[in-house]
Parts: sequence; C-alpha cells; structure tokens
Amino acid sequence: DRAALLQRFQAVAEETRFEIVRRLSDGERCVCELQADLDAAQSRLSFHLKKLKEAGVVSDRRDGRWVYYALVPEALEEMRGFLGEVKPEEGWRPAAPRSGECCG
Amino acid sequence: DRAALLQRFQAVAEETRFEIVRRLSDGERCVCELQADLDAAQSRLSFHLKKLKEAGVVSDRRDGRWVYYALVPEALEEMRGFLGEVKPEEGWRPAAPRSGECCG
DNA sequence: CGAATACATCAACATCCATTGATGCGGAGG
DNA sequence: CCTCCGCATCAATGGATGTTGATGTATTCG
Repeated sequence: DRAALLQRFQAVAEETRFEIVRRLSDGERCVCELQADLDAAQSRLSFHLKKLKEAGVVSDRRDGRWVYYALVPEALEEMRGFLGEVKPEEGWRPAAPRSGECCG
Repeated sequence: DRAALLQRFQAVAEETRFEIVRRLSDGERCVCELQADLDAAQSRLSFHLKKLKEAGVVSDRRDGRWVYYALVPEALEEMRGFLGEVKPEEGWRPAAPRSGECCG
C-alpha cells in the first residue's frame, strides 16, 4: 500500500524518532531506557513511539510493568525496496522538450 | 553526515515530494511536465523541488528555458544504507529489565 | 526591443505537528 | 488495600511547514 509506505517515511523523518530507530538498532528497549538515553520527557517519547507503531515501524511488547519496543524488519525492508526501485539504474532521458508548447 | 541524512528523509516524507521522486524514477523531467502529471500549481512544485534539491535528493539542469530535475542516486543509496544498518539482523535483546529501579 | 514562456521567489495565510504539564490507568509490592 | 512506578492519553500552546496568488527574472522568438 502506497499510503502506508509514505507513512513509514513520515514516521522515521523526524529527529526524535530518527534517534529512537537508531537506538533500537541493537535490540529492543523499554521506554524508560530510551528516556534516559535521549534525555527526553516521558510523554514526548510516548507520543513518538505511538507514531512509529502506527506506521508499523516498531512493535511493542509488555513485560510486567515495562513495555519494550523493537524494530519491525519487514517495514524497514519495504522502505529499502522503494528506494531501490526509484534509484535510476543508468537509464536517463535525453532531455527532449515537448514539441511546440512545453506542456500541451 | 547525520543531519544531512535526516534532511533527506524529511525531503522524501511528504506526499507531493514522494510523488515527484516516483515520477523521476524513469528519468529527468522539467517542471512543467511534473506540473501536468501531478496537477499541481507551479509555485507549489517550485517549493517542493527546492526542498528536494536542498536535501541533495535531486539535481537540476538548465536547458534553454527549461529546468530539468533528476534523482541523485548517491543520496538514495545513502538512505538505503541507513535502513540496512539499523535493520535487526537476528540479534535480539533478551529483555532484561534493569536491576532494582528501572532507570537508575 | 517587446511579448510570451518557464521557472523562482515572496508575503500572507492556513494547517499540521511536536512539546509540555496534568491526569488516567494498569501492574507490582509492601 | 493502598501506594508507587512505568507508561499512555489529553488539552493547550507554540513553532514549523505547506498552500496560494502575485511579482520577479531569465530565456526565447518575432
């Protein structure tokens, strides 16, 4: 789904969430750990983690009173796939302006 | 550079610009072509193309009175690289809550 | 030159989005 | 139970960002 893919890019393309994703790179973390790492208010993290989860970029798991967040590999792979598809292999257009009026 | 990388994600993570990138997938296009394809106002496209260019995602080339925009493969590859790095291979953390207080 | 075309830029406005502090909720433990 | 802790949610605020219409600039052509 194209809208879902865009949503994932939007989720990652924010400073705080970008850093969260990097932190989750080497395994799951609970909110309070991220809170300490990023020196961010708790409600702020909750907000961003929710965005990431809604976009399908992370998953959450409850263990006692802690909630652990982890990356969803498939989501990242999907984004990677998009970037791979659009990347121009070698096929360039020879710049042929439309005949007569540019955009008839 | 980490800030530059984030900027690239921010550039792509917007609906109009996302579509522009898709359109540029099969070669360079002038603004008026994109304008027709996306049915968008000219000043709107100029605004978004500027953002993409500032982020290094596209390059522009002037030919007569037309300006052609094209994707920058290295930029897309860099983003791809990031997603590949953070993607958890198989290494999960066994969820060991911090001893005593969670975040001492 | 002067007119027309392709595009960039600007200011004003609208809209979305992140931050903050307060409150709510559920689980754990005395 | 009652309380503390980890986390989610909410309303209000503020700042960033996209949209629109007008104007500016460069280039081509008659």
